[in-house]
Amino acid sequence: MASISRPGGSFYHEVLAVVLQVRRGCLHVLLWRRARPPFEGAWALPGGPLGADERLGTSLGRHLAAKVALTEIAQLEQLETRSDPDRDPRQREVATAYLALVAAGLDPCLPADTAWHPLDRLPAVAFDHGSIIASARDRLRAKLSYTNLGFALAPPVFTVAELRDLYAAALGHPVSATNLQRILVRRGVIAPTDEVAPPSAAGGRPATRYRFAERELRVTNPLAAFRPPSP
Amino acid sequence: MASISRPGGSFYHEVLAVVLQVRRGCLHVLLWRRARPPFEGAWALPGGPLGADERLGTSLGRHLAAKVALTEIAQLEQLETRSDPDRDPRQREVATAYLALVAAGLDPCLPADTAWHPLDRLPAVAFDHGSIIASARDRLRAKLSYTNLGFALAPPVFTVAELRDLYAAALGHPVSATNLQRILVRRGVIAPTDEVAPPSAAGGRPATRYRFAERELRVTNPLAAFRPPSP
DNA sequence: CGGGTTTTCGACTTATTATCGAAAACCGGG
DNA sequence: CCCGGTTTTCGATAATAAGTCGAAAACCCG
Repeated sequence: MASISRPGGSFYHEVLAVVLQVRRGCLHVLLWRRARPPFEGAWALPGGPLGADERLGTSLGRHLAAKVALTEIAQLEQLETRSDPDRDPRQREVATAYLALVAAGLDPCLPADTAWHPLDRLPAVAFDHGSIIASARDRLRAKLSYTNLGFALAPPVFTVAELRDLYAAALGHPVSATNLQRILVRRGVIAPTDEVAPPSAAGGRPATRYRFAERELRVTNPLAAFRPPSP
Repeated sequence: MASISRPGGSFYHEVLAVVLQVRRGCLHVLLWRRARPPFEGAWALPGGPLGADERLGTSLGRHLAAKVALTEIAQLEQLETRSDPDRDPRQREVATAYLALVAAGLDPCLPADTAWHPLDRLPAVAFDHGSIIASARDRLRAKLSYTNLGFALAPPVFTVAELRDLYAAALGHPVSATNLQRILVRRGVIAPTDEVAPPSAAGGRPATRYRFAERELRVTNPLAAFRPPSP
């Protein structure tokens, strides 16, 4: 490391990823099982130490690559940095957490110690990772409603019914398909394609397939509150 | 520092504060002038090194106390952590930035090297502090419209006209007093007191004084988009 | 072809935001 | 004390957004 030329300590710095995906109608997080103390047997967020010349985002990508193919990550954004001196019983450690999203339908192959866990029935979780997961979930829920973040949870094309299930799983409450379609279309977030999905075996009208208009994060709500007296 | 028991470097970690206040109708940021290289003569955000057993928030409070009385800070929240290896030309350094807000009307006494600068006419700024300031401004603007964050910018009591000017300065565009009053009252963000403000010398109807209902951050927008089919 | 199923869409209601202008309440001066 | 000038407040209405409902569309199978 670089030498220290002024007062102040130096800190072991770790990056962590909260990788979320909707699987079988439930929001899941990617965790790996610790094989040694502390928290032996408990599950932890993937991540690892920040490298000497890395930036946080790059470092996260490097560590994450050991768990899932990076091409499967549709969205990555910094969440928050935790600094409680006691968060790791072994030593002082600062950790920066990221939120990462994987589109539904993908099923990356995982190392043996790694698995998806539903957010509403988490196993014993190591360190302060439980509260970090909660932060990530809250951030996802908030952004789903006022941005086009859904693009990162959905496959390239989908029906409104499929999208409704995705949103319901992520938001944690039932969602109206009619409203979802109307609101997202009006906001320009999703647009119909010219293809339709074949009905289920039981029949039913074939559903139009939609796609997200953009795959870059964008704020879509009015949010222009208290607008100027206009021109 | 604690010894390192696994691979990975150790990083000098700094906390920074973007202290914002509306002064004379413009959003200002608190900066201090660097007396030595690098960036000698340029202006920088207040802050300093993270202490060995401190958490980030505590550390920020300590460093900030050297610039302004902490009691003047109405709101403090973590913004983001910067990790570009080249952000400080001297050495590798990770920095976590916070957003801090000071209510209008306060005029903390400042050290000689420290001053308020309007955001729209910043002097030369050191390191990557310019882009951190921009992030802080964006965060403030977004939260002003869907939370009650305004409480941190406003004095304990105020008239609607005063509040309009505060919001206009922070948002960077004109604001309708009528809408502001109606929306914030309906959302339960502000409430009238029983006192009125004396009119100006030119006369005019005396304005009723309002106050923020809560002084804790709270999300106030509908944001419950795509609500469930209800019970 | 007819009953069963799922999606789509129009029509309506409710909620929220924006616009406008008149009324309220005060000042100073004649 | 009345009057024009000023600023704030508030009601009426328009515009936009969101939520509800149910019928029509489009498909399955036997």
